[in-house]
Amino acid sequence: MGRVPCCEKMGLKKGPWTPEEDQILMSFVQRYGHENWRALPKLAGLLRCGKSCRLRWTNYLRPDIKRGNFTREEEETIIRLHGVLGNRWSAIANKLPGRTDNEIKNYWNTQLKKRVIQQNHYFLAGKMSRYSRLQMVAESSSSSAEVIRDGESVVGFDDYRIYAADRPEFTNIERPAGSQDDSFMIDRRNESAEYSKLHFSAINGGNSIRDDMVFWYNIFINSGTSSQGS
DNA sequence: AAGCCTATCAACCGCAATGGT
DNA sequence: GACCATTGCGGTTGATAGGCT
Repeated sequence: MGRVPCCEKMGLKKGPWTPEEDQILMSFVQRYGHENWRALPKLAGLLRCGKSCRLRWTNYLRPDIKRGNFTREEEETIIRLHGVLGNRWSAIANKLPGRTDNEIKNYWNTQLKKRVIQQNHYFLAGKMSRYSRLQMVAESSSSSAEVIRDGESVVGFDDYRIYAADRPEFTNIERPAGSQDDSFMIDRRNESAEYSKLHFSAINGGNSIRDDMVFWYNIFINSGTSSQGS
C-alpha cells in the first residue's frame, strides 16, 4: 500500500484558512507552543493536518512576521544572497528578519527574477572557502570581469589560472598575462543561459590544486550596476 | 459591463533530512 | 544499522484580484 497523503485522511480540510481557524491555531500555539505539529490539530480541535497548521503558522500567523512591501535594501539583499546561495529560500529568509522563505520565493519568482534578467548584465557572486567572500562583477558590454573581495585584493591571484571545473565551456577564464589589477578574461559562449552555477577552482601553474581556494559562483543577468558591495 | 488574460501569493505536494527506537 | 515518524524545504498549483480589450 502506498503512502497516504496526510490531508487525504478522513475529514481533514484543505484550502484557504478561515479567520476562525486562524484564531484557534494562534490561541493554541501561543498557549501551548508547537512541539508536535502532528498532534496539534487534534488537540486544538482543528480539522487540518499538522503540516497545514505548521505552514499557516510559519508563513502567516507568527507574530514576528513583517508585513508590507519589500524595501530596496531587502531587495538588494535577496538578489545578492540568491547569487551566493541559489534557491535556498530558508537560508535567505534567515538573513531577512520577519520575512518568510515562501514570501521571498514568491517575490523572487514574480518580481526580482524578471527584473534581474531584463537588465542585460552579468553578475557573479560567490564565496571562497577559508577566505573571505569574493565577488566578481562582469559588464555585459565587455568580456572582462572585475574582482573585488571585501575591498581587498585577491590573495595570490597573480599566479593562478581560474577555470570552471564542471563546465568545459567556461574553461577559458583566466587572468590576462601581465595584468596588474584583479581583472581577468571570461569566455561567455554560454551567454544565453539565464542562470548557471559554476564551480571554479584555482590552480597554480597547472600543478597543485589549492583546495582552500575552491569556490562557487552563481552567474546570472543582473542590474546595470557595475559593482556590488558586500 | 462582460469576458479574457496575467500577476500574485497562499497553500499544497513530494522528497530529503533528522531524530527516536 | 534499519526502520519509522516527523519536520523542513523547495517546486508547483490554483484561486482570485486587477488590468485590459
